[in-house]
Amino acid sequence: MRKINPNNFHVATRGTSREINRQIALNLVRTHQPISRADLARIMGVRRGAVSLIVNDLLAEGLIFEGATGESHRGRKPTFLYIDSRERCVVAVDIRVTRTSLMVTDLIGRQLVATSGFPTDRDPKRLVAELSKRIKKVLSEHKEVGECKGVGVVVPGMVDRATSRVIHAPTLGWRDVEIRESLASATGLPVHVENSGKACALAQIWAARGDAAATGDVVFVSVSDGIGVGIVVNGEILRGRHNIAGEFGHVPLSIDGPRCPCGATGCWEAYISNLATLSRYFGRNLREAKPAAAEVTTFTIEDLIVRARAGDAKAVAAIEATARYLGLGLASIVNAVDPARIYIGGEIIAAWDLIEPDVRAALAERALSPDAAKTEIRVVSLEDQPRLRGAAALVTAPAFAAPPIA
Amino acid sequence: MRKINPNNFHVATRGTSREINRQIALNLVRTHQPISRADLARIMGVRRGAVSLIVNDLLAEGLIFEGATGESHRGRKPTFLYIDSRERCVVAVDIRVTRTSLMVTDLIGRQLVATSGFPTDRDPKRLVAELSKRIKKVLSEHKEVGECKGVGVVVPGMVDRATSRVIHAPTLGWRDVEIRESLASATGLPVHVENSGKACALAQIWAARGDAAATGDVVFVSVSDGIGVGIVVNGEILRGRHNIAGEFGHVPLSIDGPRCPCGATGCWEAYISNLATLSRYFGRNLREAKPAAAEVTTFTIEDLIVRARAGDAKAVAAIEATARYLGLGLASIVNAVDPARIYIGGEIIAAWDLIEPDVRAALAERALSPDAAKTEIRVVSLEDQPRLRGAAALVTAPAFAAPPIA
DNA sequence: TTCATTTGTCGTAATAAGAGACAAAGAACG
DNA sequence: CGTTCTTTGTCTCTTATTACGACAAATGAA
Repeated sequence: MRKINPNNFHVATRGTSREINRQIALNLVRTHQPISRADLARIMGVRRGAVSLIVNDLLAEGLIFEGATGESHRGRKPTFLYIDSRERCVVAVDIRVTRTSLMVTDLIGRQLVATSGFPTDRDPKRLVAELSKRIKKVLSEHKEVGECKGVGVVVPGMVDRATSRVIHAPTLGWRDVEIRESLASATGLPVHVENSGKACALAQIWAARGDAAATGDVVFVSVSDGIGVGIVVNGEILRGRHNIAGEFGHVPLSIDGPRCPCGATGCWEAYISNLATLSRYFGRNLREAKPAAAEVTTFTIEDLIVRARAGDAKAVAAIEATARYLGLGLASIVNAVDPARIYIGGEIIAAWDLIEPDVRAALAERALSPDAAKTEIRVVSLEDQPRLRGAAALVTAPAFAAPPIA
Repeated sequence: MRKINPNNFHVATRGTSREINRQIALNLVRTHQPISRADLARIMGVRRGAVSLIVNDLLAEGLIFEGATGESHRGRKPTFLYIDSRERCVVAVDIRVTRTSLMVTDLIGRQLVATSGFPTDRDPKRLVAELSKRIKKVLSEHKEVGECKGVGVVVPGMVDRATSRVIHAPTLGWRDVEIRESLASATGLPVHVENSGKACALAQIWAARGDAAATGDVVFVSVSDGIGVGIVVNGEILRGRHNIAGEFGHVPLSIDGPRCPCGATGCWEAYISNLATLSRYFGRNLREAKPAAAEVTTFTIEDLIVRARAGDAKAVAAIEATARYLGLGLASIVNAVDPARIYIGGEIIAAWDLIEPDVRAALAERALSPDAAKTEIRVVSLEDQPRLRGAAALVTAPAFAAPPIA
């Protein structure tokens, strides 16, 4: 039951119904391809004639194409329709603290070229220069991917919706940094910039096929250097007034808790970020500028998990503590948003088999109802590259979005 | 940019555009009445002819009516249109721990009969019996209000969306209580039941006229016996999977903090509920079953505020502490949801002039960006009866809601 | 070969928006 | 007092799109 905003509404014009049905058909081709006109008509519950008109439009625009004729046990064989991803591609970019990754996908997010990467230069100008060089290189070396329709860039920080400037990316040390314009002019391509948590959530809802829960209210929690959270409400990313909604990483577990890079104390992030877990293992605060043993500076979460699996009691304890805090924070998300499903990504989930019971127990401890405590949790492994898939979705998703109505 | 759910979409039919424009016109009549057909056409950006067709439909259905002809400086005088609230009304019911209130409004939420109330009987059966008696009485004693179109009931607890059963209302001690069916059959009227926080939020977005920010992303925080929070995203109440979204009252400030009635520890509610503030003043936990002085049991927040204004240092300290915790919790809401505006209601806001600086300072302390720290906060006084207006909106709002599209 | 079935297209009807003409009502003005 | 101009609300015609049914083409089964 949505209220119509009397100050900003969209009157239906002659073409509105068509536009709605066009987008529905396009989405169904995307999720059901290969699919025939007749099947589309059946799924949509409209006449084949109506579908034919829409399909002809989509064909004329080059959004879909007719492929092979399908098999049928009797009667005329159907001609299959597909999203037209031939000769066109998208470049996805993931900027992280230490490394920037790059992937080329087709228009429905399927990877076309092996992921590559390079060390992140924290100077924005140099980073953009390096990035545009790499983008041009990969596109010229792989002519077969066709025309690039745009670049999606994911950053670990807040992004202004109107200008796409990076307002604040703590781990990179960026404040009010401009990258969209410069990357766009350097590459000559349209560029979209988005926060990594939101992009990960985007990747999940656009990846979902035939999964009803995956399109409704969903939350993605990325546990890494920082905590990125993307919230989806009614199939739409929750942005809020300043496009910074979803920062559950800085909702406190204890306001008297450990200091967080954001400046506050006791943020969830300060308990479960990779650095926090490692600090727990080494028994001191790794953020403080004390001289640390070489082991400490190069030691990663993956190493910690290896030790835990090998029976290192201190490693197990550190991971279990993180598991508990992870669950307690998830309880806040469950109580506040009550999503149908929570996705969790990040290095720590390589140890999901070890931590799941503790996470669920902690979640149940604070969840307000038994049903809420049973909220589905799905692990997204690093190999699924949710950030890069989200970056690609920044470019590909708008063509499939619902038109703004009423 | 909303994703179309491929498993649950709404194909546009011949009548869809009409339905959309009909709802827009109806909403504009509601927010702009009195208004002429010509003005409607101007606001909607369509021809007067199209508006006339829609208006004729709405007239035929009795949703609007033609009133007096208006004045114009030159040219033909317009005939004004109004929402037709003649001879029809809505009963709004607010069930709280100690008292149940009852109000009669017209179809756009304007109060028709003085609010009445009675002590809440915590036995659901007896409460429903008393309530239906009162509803029948007020409707028969005020024949002028016309036909009752429905009853909206607001409860301080979680409500199941499908069955309208009250899953859990801690302060009332209710678990899985049925009241909609029994009240509906006792009164012969349609009954809607909703959580009080959500209803308060609903009241704000439906009360708003000509205020763009009030229809977007908005949060209502009600500070009372418990903390009720209602979140509005895109003009729609955020419900989540189990209709329990918005329970920020049980997001922790400190997981090691005071025990909360919900069973967990350190919930926001445990810091800023009226009982928490009073406990702070009396220097002990009022929830514990220790024998308390008569003064303690009858002492209210209003009394505390009086003492604070009179210069009682302990009272000032108790209120200021609550102010700080209130602001810290608001920061969680701001970081998680980033609303355009936060409404605050409850007894404590009678001292808003005393606490606002502390609230804002605490909010700024944890807000992630300067803009977020400046999030607009509006106080809603008890006299505005947000709960009851929300209860009325439960019945009146559906007629004005946007049709489900795509 | 015949028949049933399925696909995709075509033609007609129904519905609603887009555009503009027009009558009615009334103020301004000579 | 009559003329002119403006504004409102209705009406007609056109165009676009869905709704419905018929039909040809394709194809396997009897």
